[in-house]
Amino acid sequence: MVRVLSRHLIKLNLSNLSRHYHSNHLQLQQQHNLSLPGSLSLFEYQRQQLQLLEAQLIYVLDRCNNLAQLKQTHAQLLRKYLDQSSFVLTKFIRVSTKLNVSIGLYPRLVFDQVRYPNPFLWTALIRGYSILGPFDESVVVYNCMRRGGIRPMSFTFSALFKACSGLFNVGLGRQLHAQVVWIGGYHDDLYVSNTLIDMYVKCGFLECGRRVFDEMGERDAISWTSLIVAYTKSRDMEAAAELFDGLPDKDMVAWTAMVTGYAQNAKPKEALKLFESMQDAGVNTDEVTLVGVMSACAQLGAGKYARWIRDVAEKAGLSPARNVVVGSALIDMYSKCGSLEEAYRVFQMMEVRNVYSYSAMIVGFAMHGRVNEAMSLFYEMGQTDIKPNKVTFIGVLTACSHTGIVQQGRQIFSNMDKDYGVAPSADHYACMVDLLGRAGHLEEAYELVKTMSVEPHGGVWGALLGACRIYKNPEMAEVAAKHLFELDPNDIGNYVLLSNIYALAGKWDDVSRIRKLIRTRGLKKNPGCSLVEAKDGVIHEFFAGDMTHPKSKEIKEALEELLQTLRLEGYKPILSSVVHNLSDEEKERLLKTHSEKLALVFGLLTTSPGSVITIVKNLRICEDCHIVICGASKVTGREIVVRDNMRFHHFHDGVCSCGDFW
DNA sequence: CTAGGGTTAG
Repeated sequence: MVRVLSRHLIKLNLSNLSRHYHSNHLQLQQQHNLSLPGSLSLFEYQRQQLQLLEAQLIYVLDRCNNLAQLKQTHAQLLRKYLDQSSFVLTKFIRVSTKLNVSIGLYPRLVFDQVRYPNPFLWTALIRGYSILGPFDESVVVYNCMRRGGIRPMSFTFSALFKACSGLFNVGLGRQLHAQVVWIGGYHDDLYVSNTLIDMYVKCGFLECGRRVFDEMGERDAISWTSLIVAYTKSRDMEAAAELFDGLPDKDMVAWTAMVTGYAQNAKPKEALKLFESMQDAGVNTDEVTLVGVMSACAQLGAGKYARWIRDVAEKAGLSPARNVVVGSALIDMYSKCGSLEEAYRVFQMMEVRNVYSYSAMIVGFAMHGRVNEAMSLFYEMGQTDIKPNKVTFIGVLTACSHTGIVQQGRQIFSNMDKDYGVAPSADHYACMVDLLGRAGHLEEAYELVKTMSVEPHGGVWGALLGACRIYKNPEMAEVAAKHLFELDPNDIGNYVLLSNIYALAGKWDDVSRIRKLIRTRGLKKNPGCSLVEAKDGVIHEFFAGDMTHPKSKEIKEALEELLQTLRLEGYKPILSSVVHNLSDEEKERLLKTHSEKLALVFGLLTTSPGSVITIVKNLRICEDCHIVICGASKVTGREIVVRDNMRFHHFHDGVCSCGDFW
């Protein structure tokens, strides 16, 4: 028997892939229980032979890695022997889907040759369209299937719901939801219900998803997680947490969803705390979990945590050398925590890099004002076959703008479409307006906005408004602000910026007009807040004017002492950094309550002399604080790193890496 | 089969 089959296989002139199969066919025979008894009928023999061939084809198909191999397999084997085997063709379409082979072309041609497709084959096609698109084709195929009198399977509905999410068409989803019951009778099917929840929440109908969830007789972790994610995406962390607490068997995905949810909702402390509980609960960690945690850590800029997370990753066998995702996330985390050197070390040790790794590194260099490194990395990237994308260009352009390299920025901006096929988006225009405006080319920046190829968004006008602040141009500021108040009426930052511009120009009437506007629109100013790490890695938070920290008294005294030293060196408070119409004494008093000053002094008081003090601030650093920290780095000999909402400032011996251009 | 994810921004 073995010999008969072997001869048969050789006769088929099999490809390399199937020769590999050949060596395994003995094992396969055992799996399929193909030992041949003496008195086997011819029919039975043929049936078994067919079964073996099917198994062989599945084996070959499973090992196809591209369209060419798929076509070869089809040409050699399918057409000759098994074009009518729905079993094999279903596999064929599934493999095509997995390999991203456009369903509309080759797989569809194969499908259309089949005279009597079975429900599995129909479903595979629908599923293919629902994953690769065009999504509406799923529905077209489904209708054909119904007209052919084929009863849909539960998988069929799942695929269709996926297509509905892709189409963002809840109406269609509802129609199909009704059919689940009266055509399929699948209303108790866990799998169908889970995809149904997902469809509703992806279409933005969270409450409908919730209703399905509430009415389910049986739920699994997937049902819970779908809903948890929906709540985190709609920024309702309370609801998400409530669900999460009620989930009896929390698996890694559920934990990750929650951790990532906190990170994405600007609650990094909660994210890190939850990750710690996740570790305590003995749940595994994979790269997806790490991406969320690292993003949280990057937001906080917490150095101690960063090192701990790195350890966790290494212990989980996720090393940046081997894993691109982990590597790229690490680069981002380290550079946002202030250690650009560590970030670059990670970048260098990565064996595989992709556009994320390069972009993260370029953006890292840009944030730290290292324009030369950013540029040379960008050109180095050009030597690889990794294509830059829109984010890469944002990195390159912000690098230019942080150092005022106008000419090079202009050139890259005007050639990015032609040379790299990345058409400038509104974000890129914003970078460009920032670059031009910051360098003092206000008119050119305004011209650029007026001639944009895409609609300007808040970022573009905001960049112009920022430039108007630096170059004290209240007239142009009003134009920019008018657009901003229409585009982002609830963004408090724009109102504050405009009122600051008026204040700088001494237009106090306009200042109070804007203040009133803020009040009538019910907006709240977000207070300045600075984070600094104590010796033990604990992060301390300081708000502007807040004296509730236990060490407040000491901080106040030490700050007074520091300022006195600086005054001897010629420091004078920059009173214009205070944008309230107050007496000079009041202004000076207010300056001393800025959160970054409190954080600085706390750092000086509590950390060991050789270490770097890293401060993370939520708003832009003010000029007075910049000068004070500069001076502090000189008189104390300490290295001080400040991250504000724009970029990094490295203070060393009385000099800042930004060159006072920020 | 169905659930979690990456770099950016004024």
